[in-house]
Amino acid sequence: MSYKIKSRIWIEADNNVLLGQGRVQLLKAIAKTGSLSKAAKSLNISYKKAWTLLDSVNKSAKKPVTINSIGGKGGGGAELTDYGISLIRAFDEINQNCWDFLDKQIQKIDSL
Amino acid sequence: MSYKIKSRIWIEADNNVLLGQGRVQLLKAIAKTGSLSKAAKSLNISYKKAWTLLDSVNKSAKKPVTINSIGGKGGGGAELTDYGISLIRAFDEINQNCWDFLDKQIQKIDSL
DNA sequence: AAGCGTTATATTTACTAAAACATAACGAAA
DNA sequence: TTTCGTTATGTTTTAGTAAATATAACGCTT
Repeated sequence: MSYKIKSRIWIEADNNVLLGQGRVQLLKAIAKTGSLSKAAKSLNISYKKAWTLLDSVNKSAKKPVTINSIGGKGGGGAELTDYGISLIRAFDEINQNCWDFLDKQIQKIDSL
Repeated sequence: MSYKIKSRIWIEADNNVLLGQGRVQLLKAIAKTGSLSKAAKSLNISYKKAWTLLDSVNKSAKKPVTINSIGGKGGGGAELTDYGISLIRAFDEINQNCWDFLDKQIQKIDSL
């Protein structure tokens, strides 16, 4: 069996992590469910962990990534901003490009 | 301040990690010092951790990456095989290429 | 044969990160 | 004004990982 190359990418802003695999996954779940608590449930992570992640994302980003509301109809909720939607799309694209790039590079090792 | 993109790559063989950042660093230290214990000291990690890492590397690789000897002149030691030397060179090269590639991709996010 | 600095490995201890638990605040709706 | 499902936090407990400690085996050198 031949070697496989794997990678993780993430984006930082001022030495703080802005986006990584897990954060993107969380944002997608928020977009799908309309709330942070439902997103957390769907990913089988605790609400607190999800909240900490999302808080970190919004604190690191140049512009808000989500708009969160407390109370009111349905108790509140969270939704992505246009900026947030653009960010996750760009992240996914770069990530896929990186994988494709690395798959080409791995032959340097297979041929050793 | 603009966003920065970061990455970690690693190589797997049959679902086991063969090489990553830490393992390459360890192999380089072995090459420099001629022994696993000195390599561990130079990296400020325990001998056991270093040994476990190296053992995993050699078990995952198709061919031996180091030759270890016990006893004898100097007590023994460890040195890289030609294959091991080739592996870390290829890893470094692919890693650097990946960084360069990603630095070009990041502008997709800066322009959002 | 004794000493030395290694590799090799098991066992115990400490630390850190994750999970679990608990609770307050909010605002629309009934 | 009570209820409801959220967001927002603090505190405690658990678990998993890393470190520390201990010991055996090895083979050249003296």
